[in-house]
Amino acid sequence: MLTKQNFAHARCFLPALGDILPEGTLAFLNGRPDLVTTEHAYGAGEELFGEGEPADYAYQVVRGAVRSYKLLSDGRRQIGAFYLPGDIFGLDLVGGHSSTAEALILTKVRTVRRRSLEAAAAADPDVACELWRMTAGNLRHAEEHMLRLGRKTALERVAAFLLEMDQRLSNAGMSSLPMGRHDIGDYLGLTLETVSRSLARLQKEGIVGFCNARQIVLRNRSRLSALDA
Amino acid sequence: MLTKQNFAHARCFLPALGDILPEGTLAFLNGRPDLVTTEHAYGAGEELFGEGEPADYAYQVVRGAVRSYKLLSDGRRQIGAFYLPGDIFGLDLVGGHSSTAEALILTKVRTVRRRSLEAAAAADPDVACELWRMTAGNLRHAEEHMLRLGRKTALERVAAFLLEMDQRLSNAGMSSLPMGRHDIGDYLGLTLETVSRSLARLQKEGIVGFCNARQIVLRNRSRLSALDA
DNA sequence: CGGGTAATTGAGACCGGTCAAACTCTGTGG
DNA sequence: CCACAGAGTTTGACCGGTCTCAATTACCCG
Repeated sequence: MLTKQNFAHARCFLPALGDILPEGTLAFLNGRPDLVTTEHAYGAGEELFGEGEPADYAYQVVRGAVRSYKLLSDGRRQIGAFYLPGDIFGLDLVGGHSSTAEALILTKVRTVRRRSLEAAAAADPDVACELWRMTAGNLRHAEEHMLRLGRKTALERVAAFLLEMDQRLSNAGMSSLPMGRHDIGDYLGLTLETVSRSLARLQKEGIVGFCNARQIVLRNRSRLSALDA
Repeated sequence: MLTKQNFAHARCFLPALGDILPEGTLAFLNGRPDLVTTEHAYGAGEELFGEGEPADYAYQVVRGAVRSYKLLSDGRRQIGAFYLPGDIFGLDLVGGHSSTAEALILTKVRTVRRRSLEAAAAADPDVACELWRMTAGNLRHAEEHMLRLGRKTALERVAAFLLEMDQRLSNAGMSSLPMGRHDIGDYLGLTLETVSRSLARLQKEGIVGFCNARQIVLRNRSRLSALDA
């Protein structure tokens, strides 16, 4: 999967980023020379781990992007989260991974053995607290997302998505969306057609503009926020 | 709010339970004499804490039940979780509570100061790990619920709800639902009418039976599981 | 220029929402 | 003991937002 094609595809979404992330986003793992981390690269669509597999590693995105999802038997898919550079995931404590994780584009991650994380946490309460904090942050995101999925209209969900990505992509130094309409739909609990129609409506009203399908410019963040219920 | 009426209402849903919980469900807090816990009672509908308030305490349900929810400005509500006897919640590490918590019926909870929990976690890695595990468990539940909200039909959501409650209520020694149709709807991202219609359909097909609105008997768990996608 | 994938757009169907009315249950008070 | 009140639940009719299916267009890379 790590083909030349994938690489070229990914490169255009990571312009001039190189391996340097914004200050501090890697601080948690950087500051601990006792934790052995290894880097690993995945091509677009490649699986990092599958639902149900034992959770032997924790992951941090260095560059690229990852989707985390659950499947129903008939193929319906719910993406629970997208992970961008700096994000840590895979900390499933009990009974293996609860979701599958796949690279959206060419993605580099750091991995740490769970056992060594647990050892570090046992030795240093600050590390334990930090790990807890990461999981609590993921839980907070999930609660916010449940509100979107359960109670917001299609337009409100798309508006919320654009605002979330605007924030997070700029933090990660990325300039365009790493995911397509199908992924956005599966994240928002919508079909890709509904996502496309919602975006078209936002464009018609002058709230957003398109360079191309993956480069969306927010022309009026306040009107977008107002739509987000 | 702790009126005679409320008490009578609640009592009939907690038959002969007294203050005794199934073995082990309170072990986490019981085993630590250094952690000072205080008990507190709330009447039906009473608020334990509100979204945005500082999270100074962690809570554990002793008896009764709690709903945790977020609101949109126009009143739309999404219940993220129900907490039953034994469940621990309110562990919002950063920036105050992310949801509001209210008692569904007459409810008794134990509270622990967050500061003393953190102190205990710093002193004992096992405590820290256990706290992390609780949050990870809540995250796992949230991920499962996102799948329901985003990708399941009304009937599938109701089936999943019944199976979840069947399991958890019997663990908690409770014999009937502590919440009404409106709460179920706001948990499942449906209207109360749709919940009622789905239940009626399950009854017509002989999968469930009613003693009354809050006492639902699962006559065929395997067919119910099959409906849960 | 051509091939394939992704995205857009359209028409129609359907699930769940909305609004409204009837019914049930429970506790209250005559 | 029964009538009453009020909240909660059920049921019905209709509406509308989102999905489905299908055709067209745009875009990226050969």
